[in-house]
Amino acid sequence: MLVTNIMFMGNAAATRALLRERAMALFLEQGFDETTTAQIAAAAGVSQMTFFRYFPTKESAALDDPYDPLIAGLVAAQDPALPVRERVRRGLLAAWSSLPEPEDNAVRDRIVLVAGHPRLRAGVWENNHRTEELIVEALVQTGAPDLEARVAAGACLGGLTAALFDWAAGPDGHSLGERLRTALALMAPADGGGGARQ
Amino acid sequence: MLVTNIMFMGNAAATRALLRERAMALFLEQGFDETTTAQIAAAAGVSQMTFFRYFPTKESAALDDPYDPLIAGLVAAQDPALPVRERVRRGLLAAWSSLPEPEDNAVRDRIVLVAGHPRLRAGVWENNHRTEELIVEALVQTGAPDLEARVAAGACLGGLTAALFDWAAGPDGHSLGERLRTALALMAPADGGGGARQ
DNA sequence: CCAGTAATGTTAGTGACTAACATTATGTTC
DNA sequence: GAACATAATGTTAGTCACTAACATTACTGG
Repeated sequence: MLVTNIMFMGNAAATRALLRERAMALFLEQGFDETTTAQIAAAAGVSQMTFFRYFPTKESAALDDPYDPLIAGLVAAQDPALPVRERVRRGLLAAWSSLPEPEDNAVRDRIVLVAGHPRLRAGVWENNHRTEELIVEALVQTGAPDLEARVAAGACLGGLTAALFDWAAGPDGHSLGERLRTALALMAPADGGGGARQ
Repeated sequence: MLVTNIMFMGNAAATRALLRERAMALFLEQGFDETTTAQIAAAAGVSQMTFFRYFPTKESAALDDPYDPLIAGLVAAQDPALPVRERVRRGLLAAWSSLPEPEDNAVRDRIVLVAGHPRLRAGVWENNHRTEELIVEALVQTGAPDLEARVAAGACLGGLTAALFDWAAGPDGHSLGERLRTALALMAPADGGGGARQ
């Protein structure tokens, strides 16, 4: 073995994690466009080909959102008597609440990076599209009309993503969790938009 | 001149239009990924370099949404006394209503193509992002809170885009205009989601 | 120790996109 | 109508993301 890894774990998961870590470090240090996949591979001590075995695209090394099934499940768990959009809203709220609030800088750095680059933003939106599909599926199974479910999911995810990117653009003292909860509150059905909620 | 164009217009706008037309034809005929920029250029009788002079990316030849200023203007024109989200909703409704209903197949073909390809969808979302910026700008200038404006814009555009892609996925006898109006109606503040509006 | 499989490497290629520079068309001015 | 500026296009060479086919090394169980 040419390179004995510092943290000795020869399995694939470790290589993947190492690649992601080095990729993020390089992205943050010198920018996404200025970082080549060859550099990332070299920084991880593997060949370029190995990078593409673990990540289908360069962007995917900066993106991961494995929350889709969780969200869909929590949307499905909402009271079917509620209006469709409200079910989506509460499902997203529950999904966020069920996760630990990540206060470390790594999460923030990643969101700032992603929010600031078109191709990375596109990745988030594509992810949202998958989430939307799952939410719609969950809602339609409980009898919701297809279009209504889709519009509700699209609107809630759109509002939430806007708040996420806004948070990345400039800190205003609020945590990410507070920001997203506020955004979801703004989308409550009774809330005509008066913005009374604070 | 080596090639005398069939439709004799030597200016740049004509070349651009011709490139876009040939690109769309090829995309629809053999798929977006299967079409190379060299093919498009050849089909238009120009060099590959000329293609990139008029379109920064291959995707951009399939996308054009010049409605941003119109939308922002119509959002700004709404009654400032209305809730923020309602102003966005009505602005979008007005923007759509002010356009002629395009019933020709070319529009539908283009939307179906775009809705069916991740990279093209990403282009639409990126476009939405620009639109969102303009809407937020318009709203903030009338005193709306930044986050509320952003969430309202993101939510309305998200719901509208979901309806657009849904329309492309399968026709249900309704026109695009009807579909989008229905989607916007579903996002009305008073509408809890009962879907009573038809 | 040997076989099978997991993980990685190498090489060669395609295709989007860029940069630098050369060339042709067009319209204007004298 | 010849000189000239400018708009439009072409050529060449290159970078980089990503793929396919195939070879090679490490690890694991019998």
